[in-house]
Amino acid sequence: MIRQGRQKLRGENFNCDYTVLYRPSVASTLFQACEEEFVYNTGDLARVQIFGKYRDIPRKQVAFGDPGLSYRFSVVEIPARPWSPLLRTIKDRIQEVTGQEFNFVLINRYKDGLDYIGEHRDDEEGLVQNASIASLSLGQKRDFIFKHCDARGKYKKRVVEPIKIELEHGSLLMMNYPTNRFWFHSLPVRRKATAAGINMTFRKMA
DNA sequence: ACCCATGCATGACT
DNA sequence: CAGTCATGCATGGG
Repeated sequence: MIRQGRQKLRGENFNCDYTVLYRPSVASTLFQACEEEFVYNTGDLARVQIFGKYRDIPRKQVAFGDPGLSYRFSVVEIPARPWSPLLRTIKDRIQEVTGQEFNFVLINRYKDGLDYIGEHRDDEEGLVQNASIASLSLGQKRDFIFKHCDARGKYKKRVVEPIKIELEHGSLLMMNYPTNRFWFHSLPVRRKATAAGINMTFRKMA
């Protein structure tokens, strides 16, 4: 498990950079502002269709971005809301630090350790293929797990060790090309995590 | 991008 | 200490 403050993480088709972007006092201020500002999607926008059934996702979600952008998964189209001053501030900081531009952010809120996201790749259409995804975490720290696509499922092609990272309050994880093509990631249930956490993934859409 | 049943792993207890 | 049991968590199939 990666727990240190600053890491270049490299592996087979794996390239991520982890750093603490905001010190705890600043991160807490941002977290509080997010809690006051964000209104999360409900109803059809908070459901997915899997094996023919509609389910509520086990977390809250909302997206912001440049005008006209939207984000589709399952059968649901999530429209981007316009950038707020708070989000522009955060986006500007991340762009400054990384030297990359983003035009969309998907925000997930996990109310406690029972909220989660299952294994997936960020491989929707519309994402610029080789652009990095910037993942900012605020609030409750959570484990984040990468699994190689060849090492999943009942009939694994081969053994590849998973890569586990603890996403701290105020941390930034850069997921660089081609990580997302070869590795699935998830934020698994952690019963001992009792507080809420927010994760923002800044992306570049075509 | 989920849920559920199942089974393995871990740890408390005695 | 080792066996039993309860719980947590990963896994695979729908």
